[in-house]
Amino acid sequence: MAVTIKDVSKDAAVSIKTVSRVINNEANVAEATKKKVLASVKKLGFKPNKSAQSLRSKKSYMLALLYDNPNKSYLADVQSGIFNACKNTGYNLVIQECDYKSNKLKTDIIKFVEDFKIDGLIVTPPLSDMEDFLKELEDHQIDYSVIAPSTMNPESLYVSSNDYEAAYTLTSEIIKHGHKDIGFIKGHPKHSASHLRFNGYLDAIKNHGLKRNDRWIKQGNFSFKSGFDAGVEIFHSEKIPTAIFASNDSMAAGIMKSAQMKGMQVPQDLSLAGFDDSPIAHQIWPALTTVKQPVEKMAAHAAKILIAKFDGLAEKTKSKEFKSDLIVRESLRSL
Amino acid sequence: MAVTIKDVSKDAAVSIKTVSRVINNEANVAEATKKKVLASVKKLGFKPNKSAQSLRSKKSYMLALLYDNPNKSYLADVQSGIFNACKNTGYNLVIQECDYKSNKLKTDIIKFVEDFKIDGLIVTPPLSDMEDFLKELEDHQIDYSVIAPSTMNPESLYVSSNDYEAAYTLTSEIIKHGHKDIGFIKGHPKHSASHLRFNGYLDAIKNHGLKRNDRWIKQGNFSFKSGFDAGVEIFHSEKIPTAIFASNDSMAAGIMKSAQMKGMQVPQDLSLAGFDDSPIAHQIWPALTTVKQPVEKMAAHAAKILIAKFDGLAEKTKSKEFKSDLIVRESLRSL
DNA sequence: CACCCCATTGATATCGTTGTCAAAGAACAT
DNA sequence: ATGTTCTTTGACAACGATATCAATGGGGTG
Repeated sequence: MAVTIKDVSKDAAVSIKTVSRVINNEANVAEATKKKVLASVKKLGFKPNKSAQSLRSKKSYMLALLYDNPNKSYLADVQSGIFNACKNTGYNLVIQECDYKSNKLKTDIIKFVEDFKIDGLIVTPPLSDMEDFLKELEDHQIDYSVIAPSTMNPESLYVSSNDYEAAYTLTSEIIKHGHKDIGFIKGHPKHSASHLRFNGYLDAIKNHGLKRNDRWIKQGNFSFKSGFDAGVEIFHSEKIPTAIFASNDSMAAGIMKSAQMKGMQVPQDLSLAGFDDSPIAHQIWPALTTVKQPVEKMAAHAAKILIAKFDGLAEKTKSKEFKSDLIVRESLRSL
Repeated sequence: MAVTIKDVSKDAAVSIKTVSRVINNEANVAEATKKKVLASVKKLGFKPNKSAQSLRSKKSYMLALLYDNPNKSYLADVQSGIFNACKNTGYNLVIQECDYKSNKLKTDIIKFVEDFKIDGLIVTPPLSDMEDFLKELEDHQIDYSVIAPSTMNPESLYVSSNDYEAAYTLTSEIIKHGHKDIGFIKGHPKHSASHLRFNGYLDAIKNHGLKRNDRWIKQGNFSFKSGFDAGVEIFHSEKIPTAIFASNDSMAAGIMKSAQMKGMQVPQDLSLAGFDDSPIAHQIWPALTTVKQPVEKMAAHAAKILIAKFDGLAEKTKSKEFKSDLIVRESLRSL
């Protein structure tokens, strides 16, 4: 039989309620008592029974990850980060796929949270950009933390990345390599990251005295195919850019495919850059110049701030912006 | 306040124990009573409280996925399949990364299962190939279900795929395209799938009257880099094969990279085939000829048979072999 | 008809925690 | 010394299910 709170209370010669106070970090426990109890806990190897805690306290100790994202690699990183953050906290994760276009989204999620008594949500793009959805959560007093929100409400819990600066830096790097004709493939219009990256690109172009050419700016949706299609369109015109910056790696790979099918060589005939440093970035030849976001760390932090809030430690762990790294690889050449 | 078993018992005018019997599918409940109770359950929208069930019955309703696999896409598919299978069963999934080389593996996992009161494990390669590990689980009476085990013990719960036949078929397809000099890159030696695929290749070669050439057979480990390295080695020799079959897509992509760096064109100078139909297979140009396994379905089934066992429905859901599909794409050309 | 058996049902204890509330004692003000 | 407040502690109920075990009643048997 496992060790229970009763065993600890006997060993420490206090009431079970006092043990409960100690393991829950409640106030008003004398320092000496606390020490004594912790010693017994350690000695007996006591671990609170989650089910009993959950039953009595009406908490499920469950977080849910909400996503509607076709990118497995991103999702895997996010999950992995959250699982790591959950380790040893007593919290656990369930994954919930959503359809951000569904008009039942709000009610479905609220029902889900209530049915499973989910303690808190971690929201990923593009759901993180739907302000009315987040508002709804707040109205129902559902705790959540957002990965890459479109607006950073200082009241709310979120982690963000410096998409704008990273895109600016990457574009500047391309320019430094001597390129003047630089195309751009936009990401999914519903993702705020798409706009941030696009604006970073535009501002870099402008600040370096280059001209914007809208025939080389295409709308994509983060998918390989949308990149491929954009490439086909661009390469169809008489004058083509010397470099293309795609808002993510999948689309960059798509462009590379369409370029190679046209008989063009990367980077000899065309330089390419992506974004995200997903596995494909270094599994194609030439490997993609890209930007690496610390997705796993970001996701871990998103979970941490949520858990910190539950544990009353909100002061110690706060919303945060993460920096991305520029990774220059063979797909970018100097003119 | 949520509906409890008490509310149902009042509504149906029976004792709470009888309601409990009905929702747990216990024997010896009169048909009429059962009907009455189910009607009340439905009417009130009753959902048993997991924590209370768990506390009293000492079950956690938690499955754990054990993995030690660097392939995010595979892992994502497996997870997704299991999550789907868990839906509406009351079971949930936690993910546990392991180190299959660790000598503490066995004790760590057993401690993990006991600490978290995990009801059952789902074991993926290469852990699924470690018979002593599985034996240890059995000794500790830990329920588990295996994805792609090396030996299919009819007593145990498993899902398998027809790796051997699929590799045989794919190799035959390459031969049908007129190739006689076909290289092979082996997978991770600890994965039984590696050997099955290799044997399928060997037998196809032999049965079609071709000669085995060991200089074109290289050991890999499923990673992109190992494929790349194997390619470098093979292309270093004076005579090179007209086609190479790599045990997975990542390695095939690696070979493609090394070929292209050598100035060779795929498929003009070299045909290529992979295995798994991972995202990279169609995100490179030319797209890879490969074999698609229903990984998600397999994982879902692995979860289903485990849950069926817990729910006493073992008869209805059994171990099963899944068939793979051959996918012919541009990387394979006729000679 | 008396008896026993088996299927069905229910009263109540129980799982291991936290919540409530009150008691005890220390600290401080009057 | 007395009253007041605050800190610390504990006794006991409660969370919502399942387990135990006994009660009930219908059907079969001799």
